[in-house]
Amino acid sequence: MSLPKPKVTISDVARVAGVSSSAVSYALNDKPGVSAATRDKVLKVADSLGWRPNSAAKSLSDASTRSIGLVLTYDTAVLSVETYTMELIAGLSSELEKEGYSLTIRYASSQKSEMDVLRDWIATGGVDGVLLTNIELGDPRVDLFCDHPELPVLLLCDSSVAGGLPALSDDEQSSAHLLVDYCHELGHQRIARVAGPEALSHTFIRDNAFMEETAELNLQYSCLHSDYSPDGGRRCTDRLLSLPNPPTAIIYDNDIMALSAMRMAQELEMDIPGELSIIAWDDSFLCQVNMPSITALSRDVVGRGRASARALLDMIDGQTFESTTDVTSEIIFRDSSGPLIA
Amino acid sequence: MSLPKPKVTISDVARVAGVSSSAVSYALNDKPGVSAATRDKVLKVADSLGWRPNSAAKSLSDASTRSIGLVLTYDTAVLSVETYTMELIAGLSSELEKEGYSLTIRYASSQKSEMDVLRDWIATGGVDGVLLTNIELGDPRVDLFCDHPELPVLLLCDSSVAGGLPALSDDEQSSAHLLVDYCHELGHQRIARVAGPEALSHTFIRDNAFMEETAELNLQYSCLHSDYSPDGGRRCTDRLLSLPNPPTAIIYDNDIMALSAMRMAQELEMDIPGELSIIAWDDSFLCQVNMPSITALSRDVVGRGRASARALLDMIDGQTFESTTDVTSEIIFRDSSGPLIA
DNA sequence: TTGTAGGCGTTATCAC
DNA sequence: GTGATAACGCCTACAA
Repeated sequence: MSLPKPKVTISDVARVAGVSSSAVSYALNDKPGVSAATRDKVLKVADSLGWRPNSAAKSLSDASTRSIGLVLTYDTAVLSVETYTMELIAGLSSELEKEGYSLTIRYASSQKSEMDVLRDWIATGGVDGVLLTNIELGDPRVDLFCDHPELPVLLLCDSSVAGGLPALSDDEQSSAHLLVDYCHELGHQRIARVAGPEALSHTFIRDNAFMEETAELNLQYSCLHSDYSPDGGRRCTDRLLSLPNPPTAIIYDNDIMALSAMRMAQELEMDIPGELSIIAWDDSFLCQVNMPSITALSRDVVGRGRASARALLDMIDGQTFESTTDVTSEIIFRDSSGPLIA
Repeated sequence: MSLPKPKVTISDVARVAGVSSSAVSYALNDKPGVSAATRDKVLKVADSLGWRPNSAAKSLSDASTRSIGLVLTYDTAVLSVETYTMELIAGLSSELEKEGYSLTIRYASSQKSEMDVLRDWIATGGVDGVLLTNIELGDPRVDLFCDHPELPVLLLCDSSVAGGLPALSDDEQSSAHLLVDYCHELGHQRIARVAGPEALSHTFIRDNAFMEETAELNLQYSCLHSDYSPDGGRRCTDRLLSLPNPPTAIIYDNDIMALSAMRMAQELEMDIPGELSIIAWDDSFLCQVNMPSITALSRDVVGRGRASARALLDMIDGQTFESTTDVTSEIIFRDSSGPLIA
């Protein structure tokens, strides 16, 4: 139980080593301008004194914080059931760790307060880069960052809505086609979709892709928008099943809604998948472990987080980033989907 | 699309307002030493120029970062299924937001690298406070912070293992008793528990509490330790059910293991809860939505996160924190538990 | 009430 | 190769 140690600074090291503070700085940063002997001595002294760079001083001096920012906007209840954000954080932080970067998280309860946080980061250099998710159509954050190219930003959204900003896209297009084609191959003629909020850009992208592909294949297609919640999923499923000619396959924009639909179907004693195929966009432990297990489109969200961090680090490093599209989505075939049993 | 604005500093404000920089500082921080007229002018100018305090400079000057630190240690796969960490983060960040604090997250892939991060925070003041979770018996982090009282820390663990450091405890003791008593009331004579890793301090606390209470009530009790994973849960369940006199009620230390046990029981076509009661320690959407739904001990993890943030903020503010114990746990009675049907 | 000066710890630019 | 010195932006004695 030693005493609270006073912080040891570069000038302490300089004094003990008997050299100037600039010599110490050079030695510590492995830069030329210092002899090998001096460097060795400095390193030894720094180590014995337990010197660590002071991040605030470094930030002030070189205007970098060695951290990237993420704003959490969903309310706390949604964050608890959705694993997406946690996976993203896990991927981000694990990649950042390799460079000694940290992830700075801020919670914002409204769009306005999120904008405040972002403006603050831009104005003060509170972070070296920012990751933006859940981009909406006409999202003010896009305009904000278009106006401030000095702060690296990466959007997780389709490049068509990124306003020219760097974006890491999912190939929602092909994924939608993949799912529609799969239903078609199973022989389904009437398929439906319970989508996420209409304001979200990826919902919009998916909407278009589904309409396109179903038209192409001459399938009957209906789509209802909901809010990713269990209740929302139920309500939409109820409406769809009440149609005169109900769909025989329903695709849900998240696992939660798919699961609640599954519950409902079981309560109605429907045969899954004999009477109805249920498919989730976004795989999770939930889909895997449910009985019957739920067919799902799987994306590597953790990997996406890693790639995002990598891209941001590169941009901070001065490299220009070209928007890319992930094509790793695949359907995990499980028990909730199959051909109709007439 | 304006030009990248140069950062506006306090001296810019001073120049435009025609006063000294210290006057600006006083005015901006609402401190005495400046006339009302000057203050008004300064505030107006600062606002029109869009001045924001530079966090690095402020940190350097007053040795505070307005952020608290959290190290993520589980591997990314576990973080994806467990909602505990996400709930904690949601609670923490939402409470911190009220004071304009941010949450600094670091990922550490080993205990050694976690210690490095913590030592770094201590040595450089990279954060104003630290939250420690998943405390183990003889955890080196406890010793580290005992040696460094200068950095506020809060442990989420039983105060008996906190080494005198501030701790926010769950009342594991009463929770364990609650669960055992419940099983007893249902008429179960042989109960078992599939616990988490033995090294974790809260596992240890629970182990003792269970042994105590089951002895008290003269119940047969067996306990196996596992790793919170689906596979681990299965293996332990299998072993328990293979005993000559298998338990008729099993309590699992997390929802994941309880769920995998449920799957297994269903595959064996066991009657749940007629032949076996399954209970989870830690509620989640999983427990709620499963069929049959799973009886679970529910804790308010988001609230715990909030309380942690509040406590840390108070400590940073100089207040002394007395360790407290949460007593909000309650059993959510669902379909997976009930009396034996002989 | 106001302005000046020095410090926080680091990096970078100069002379030497 | 080395060591002063200024700069980063803010805060706070202290002096005017």
